[in-house]
Amino acid sequence: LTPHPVPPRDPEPRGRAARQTRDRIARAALGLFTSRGYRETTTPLIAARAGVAEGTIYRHFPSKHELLNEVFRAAQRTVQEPWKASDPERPVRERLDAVASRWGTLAAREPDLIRLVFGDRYRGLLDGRSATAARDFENTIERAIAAGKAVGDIRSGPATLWASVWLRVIGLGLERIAAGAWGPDDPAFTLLRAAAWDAIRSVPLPQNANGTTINDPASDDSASGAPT
Amino acid sequence: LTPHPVPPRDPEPRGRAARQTRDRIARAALGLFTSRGYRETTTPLIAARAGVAEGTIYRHFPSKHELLNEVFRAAQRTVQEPWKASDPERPVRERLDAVASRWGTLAAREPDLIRLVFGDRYRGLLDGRSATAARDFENTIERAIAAGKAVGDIRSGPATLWASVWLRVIGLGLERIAAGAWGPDDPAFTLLRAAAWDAIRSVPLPQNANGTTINDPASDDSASGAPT
Amino acid sequence: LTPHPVPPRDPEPRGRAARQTRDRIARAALGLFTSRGYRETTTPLIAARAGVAEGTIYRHFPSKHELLNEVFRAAQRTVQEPWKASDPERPVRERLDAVASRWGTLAAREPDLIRLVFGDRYRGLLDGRSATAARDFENTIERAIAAGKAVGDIRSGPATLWASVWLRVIGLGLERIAAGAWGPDDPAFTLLRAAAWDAIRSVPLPQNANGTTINDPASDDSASGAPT
Amino acid sequence: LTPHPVPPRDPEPRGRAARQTRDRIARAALGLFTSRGYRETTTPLIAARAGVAEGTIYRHFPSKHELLNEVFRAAQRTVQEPWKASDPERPVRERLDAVASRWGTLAAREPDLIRLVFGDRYRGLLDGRSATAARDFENTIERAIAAGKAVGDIRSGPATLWASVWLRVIGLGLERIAAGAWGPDDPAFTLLRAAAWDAIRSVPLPQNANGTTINDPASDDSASGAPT
DNA sequence: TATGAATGAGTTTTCATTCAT
DNA sequence: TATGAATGAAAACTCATTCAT
Repeated sequence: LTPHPVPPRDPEPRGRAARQTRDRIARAALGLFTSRGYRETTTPLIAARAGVAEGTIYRHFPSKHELLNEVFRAAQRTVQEPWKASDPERPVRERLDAVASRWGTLAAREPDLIRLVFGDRYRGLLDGRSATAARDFENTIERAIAAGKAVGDIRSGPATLWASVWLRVIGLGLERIAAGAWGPDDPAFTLLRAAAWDAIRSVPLPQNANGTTINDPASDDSASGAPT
Repeated sequence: LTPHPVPPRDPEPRGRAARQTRDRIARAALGLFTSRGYRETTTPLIAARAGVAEGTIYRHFPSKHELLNEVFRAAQRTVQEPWKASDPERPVRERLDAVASRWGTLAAREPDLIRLVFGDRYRGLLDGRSATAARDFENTIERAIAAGKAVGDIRSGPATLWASVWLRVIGLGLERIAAGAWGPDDPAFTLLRAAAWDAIRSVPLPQNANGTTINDPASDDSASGAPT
Repeated sequence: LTPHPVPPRDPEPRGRAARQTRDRIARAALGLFTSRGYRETTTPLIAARAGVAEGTIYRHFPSKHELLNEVFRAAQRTVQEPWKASDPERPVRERLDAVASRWGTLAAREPDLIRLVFGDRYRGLLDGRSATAARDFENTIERAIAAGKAVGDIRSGPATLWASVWLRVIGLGLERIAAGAWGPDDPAFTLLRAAAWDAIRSVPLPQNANGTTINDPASDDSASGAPT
Repeated sequence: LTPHPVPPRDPEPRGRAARQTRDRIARAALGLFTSRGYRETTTPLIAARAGVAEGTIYRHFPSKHELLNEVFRAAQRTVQEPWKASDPERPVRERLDAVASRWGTLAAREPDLIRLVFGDRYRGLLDGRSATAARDFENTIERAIAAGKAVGDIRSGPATLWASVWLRVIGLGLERIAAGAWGPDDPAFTLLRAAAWDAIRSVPLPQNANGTTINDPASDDSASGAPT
């Protein structure tokens, strides 16, 4: 009946100029969402900051909600990279610490991106795809922690819980860096990473008379931040 | 600036019935804010849940925004009580753990209240007074932690940071309890409290040959959650 | 969980003043829909004509679309009245003519109402309830025509078709009256009613020499409108 | 008024390829207007269905509104052809019936075209030229009917009215054919044409005792549809 | 001649707040 | 003191039209 197959309703712009515009909108939205919040960020505001007309937003994103989600997923992908780049052969502690360190650098360079991914307040606004992406990533970390637990590096208790704890504590530092309160190499961040690890690592049990500990052979004390 | 105090435009209701109405509105708002979020909670919704007319809200609160803040400060006060009730003479660790435990009970009884105080998402909506109240409370805990640090119980590094870390980790557990995922006495919550403490406590340094540790005389291993 | 059962989201206004406002909006909408069409009638236009603020429309009707449908159903009910009031014992022809005559009067008094019900252009905009209401009414007339056919008053062929034909022809006259081109008792309307009947009545077959007709014993010639 | 003709701002494309493009756009628009309605048909939709870019529409038509009108007038011309081709010497009844029959065929082949011309809903959107074209055509038919009336074939009353009546009734059948509910040679359409004629033809008056009728010598009984 | 990205005025709808009763 | 109808500014989104390429 339709001689030409009906193309997707709103074929997204393809050219280079178009992609630039799209990017400008995405960046503007990212900045506003993380500073004001989703609801408080209006489309006129995004358009103004991106330097485009309000209608232009809708040539590139089907809705404000989808805009948030696309921005989120892009940020999420960036955040995952350091983890993917880390060596799965190394002990958990080292992997976690290496990743956290790289995130610190990222937080200094792209604070909004970090805020979006580590901020809890957007959780309720994510669509299925985004939520799955977020959860998948947390699962990846969780699995590494579970493996660490299997070799006695991680405290007893659910690995899921320790993944959340570690992420929360690290997130705290990332926020400070993102806020400009800390530099990416701030000693406080190093301390914090140690604290995050101590929160989840297998605890040194009461010493036996002979000065050895049980069940925590890998007790990596050198990790524990510089004393005083 | 105004020599004569500005006469209140619309004196708030005083009678007992009035106070009940006010309370109903506050409770309705609390429940809705924490389940749907501030912006998603409309005044018609609050009025409906409180069983009053929309206009009535404005006889008790000057604005929706102020309503949020009053509800927040009330919740904040409730959350502070366990801390005030705790014995300042006891070591930090015990105080913190006792308070966290009481919060757990509170989270089971008044989940919304806990969500409001420990949820990050409301931060951007608080007015000066509320923000100050929140900060004051965090400072109180911070001072206790600083004191603990002075006696060697707490890890080196800024006490402010450790206060935040501890609150964040505990907050994670409170959210689970508030969500009904854990009971107030759930063993996982006990584990979590231990982890929160381990994140901020003075770390057990490498043992000497004779099995003693340096700089952490109070190392109370009993805190370290149940081993597998 | 909810102490007070959540009432319907937007309890429609109840008081007398409220009903008047609602009526003003409905009348304004009716007039605009029938003169400009649905899409061309904007909510600011309706509000202006009704003398209310735009937001007020939405306290009385959930949406513009629902407004159209409520207005339609009300009009539809009014149009049905003459039919219900007509005597089912009388022959079809008389019933139809009586109803058409009453509609003529109605068209002079409430032209917009007639336009809405008899205008085809709204069909695509009606929701299920309205469409059903419209169809039910047409069915009622159709059944009467089918009965007329059973006694030989109506032309052979599907009764549905003749109902549509009759309504269309009568609708033509109603539109002229609604437009003010004819008065309700205009002789042209009488002619038209006769024509509408002749379109559907059982036709007088070719007379034999002896003045009888074939196959159409019930040929009621007296029905055939005023000559000349 | 303008001594020198206003130079066309943007001369319409002339080449053969251009004409093809123009045609594709017109056909796409016709199909969409009649299925979705004018307002519901967006220019992106038309462009997509025509397989051209949005901007291209404006190289061939000055505006969407003008596009509708040009499409309408073209359709109107096509609809007029059968009438022009009919023999003005034949009696009205035969001409009308022949034309209606040809329209039936057209409705089966080009349903959208028929819908556009016979559908009432576009009336309000036509510009002066289109309205005049439509009226001119109706006048043509009206004149033929007036002539028929002069020779006693048509019922007393304004010829204008009978032209409208006849067109409306025939239109009903054309819509059914266009909708695919009837084939172009459906017996129901034959019945309907007879009904349309009976609505406007000079009525057989009550017979005298001797079996003759008054004032309707040309009573064309053969028109009266097939009995049951 | 055709493209398609950009525009901005206009659309429907929401909702915190006011105020006469 | 409580009500609830009315308000109007602002929100998200649409789409006919323009114009540089």
